[in-house]
Amino acid sequence: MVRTRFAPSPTGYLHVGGARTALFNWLFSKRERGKFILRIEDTDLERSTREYERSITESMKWLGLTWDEGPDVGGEHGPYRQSERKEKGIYDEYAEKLVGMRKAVYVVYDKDDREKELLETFEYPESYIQSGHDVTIRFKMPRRLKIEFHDLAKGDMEFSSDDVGDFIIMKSNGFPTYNFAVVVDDHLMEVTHIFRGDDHLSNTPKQIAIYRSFGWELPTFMHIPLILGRDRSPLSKRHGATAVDHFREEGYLPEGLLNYLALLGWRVVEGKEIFNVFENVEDFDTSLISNKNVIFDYEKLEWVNGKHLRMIEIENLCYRFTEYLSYLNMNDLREVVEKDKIYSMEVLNICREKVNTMKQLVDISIPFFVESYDYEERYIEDYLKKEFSTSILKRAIEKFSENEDWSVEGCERVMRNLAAEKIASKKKTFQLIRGAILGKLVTPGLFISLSVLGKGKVLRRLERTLELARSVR
RNA sequence: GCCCCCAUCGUCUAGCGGUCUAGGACACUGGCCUUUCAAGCCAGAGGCAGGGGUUCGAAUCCCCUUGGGGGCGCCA
Repeated sequence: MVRTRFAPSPTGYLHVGGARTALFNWLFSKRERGKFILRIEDTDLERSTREYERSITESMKWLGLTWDEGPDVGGEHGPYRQSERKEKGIYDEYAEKLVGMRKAVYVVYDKDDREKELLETFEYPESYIQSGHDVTIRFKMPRRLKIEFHDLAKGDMEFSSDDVGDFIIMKSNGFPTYNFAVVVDDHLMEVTHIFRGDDHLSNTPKQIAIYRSFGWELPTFMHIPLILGRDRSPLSKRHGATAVDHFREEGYLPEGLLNYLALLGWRVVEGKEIFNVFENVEDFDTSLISNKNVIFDYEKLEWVNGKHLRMIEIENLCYRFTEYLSYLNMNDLREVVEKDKIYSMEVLNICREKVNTMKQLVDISIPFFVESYDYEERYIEDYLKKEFSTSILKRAIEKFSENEDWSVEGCERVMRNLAAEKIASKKKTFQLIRGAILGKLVTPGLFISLSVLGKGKVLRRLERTLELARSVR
């Protein structure tokens, strides 16, 4: 059975690189009907926090990358936090085994100069520990050894053990180091496939050496390219936001982000760029992933997201919209949206044609939901303050009061009649009305907006705007 | 410094020795639609890092150079 894992260290938020790594592991386990494990690598006491761990798991759940085994859901191979595994003495046990096999040694350090090594010994340095000396365990890399392994992306790899050298596996504080803990855990958790960032490629020989020392079977490795910023340096805050949480806040859809992340460094099958990773699990193929570092393109991400925004079922979009509003704590607006679902769906449906993210969707749709919408400064200056504003608004109120046909065509007829009166140019007339009913100069189509708002709202808004026009002129 | 990975438009990618005057997508430019535009449609500009080989023939294979990235922690 295939078992993959994502093993973040809770020293920061889940960033897009991590999300992509998680996605590949997740996708592979799903396609192979295997299991996906979440393991928290919190062996760095200084930097790991529960808060970050919570944030990472929250982001993963939001993305929909759920796990079969992990710290919260448990599983047969727990615990799933390395700090807890350390408490159980798992790493001590295996490190001591290595010492027993003479493949690792205790290193005792000078009490006063903690950098200075006093001695190496295969015997447990009881007395030194009693007297307060720092002790670590160091893996002794065999000399002149070829370390070979196959990488799904890079092919056959060969390193010389002499280029790798010895390395510490147990710190003086009793915690394992990364290169040791991953091996022990991946083996104990029966992980079969490891998809991880390219940056771990050079670490792999160390890990292979440990696997070999224990006589453990090697998992399959695939080192995937890193995500870089515009200037080809590793993607960081400097290039813009990288946290998954940020994209959530900005109104990206999980399927949009995931689609883009999959697309990044991916061979597109038959030109199909827009797809839902959840619905195309079977298409996941490791040979589709290119092994070249890629640059994160915020603009393409937005484009991809826009496609999804316009693609999903309107009912689903409406639901997601309310979820987003509560995420932003815009609960008043959420209530309004939920009160009349039919109306809300109509509004969102015409608004989504114009935008790419949920955030933009909120901005453009707000005036449809609240009566106290604001007027754009430019609208007031260029239209309301002009001499034609009051007379056109007055005529519009008269015409719309008499209007019985509030279909899109009906509203168009009224507008065209109004423009035909030539109080101002067609464009000015239309824009004046647009701003009057929505406060903005960029909105969905005018006729359909009028139709969706309906008689009551339109008249109320025209009256309100007329009053404002009188006061500003 | 040592070890490793990578190299097609600005970006992501197709290409796996001839079908390449190198195809697609985002972005860009122009046009169309039009009541607005951040949506849609159409068109255009833009690339095989450089140098050696191999071959009848190279974007495709080999070598070197250059460039970019990674690792060499009691970080992960």
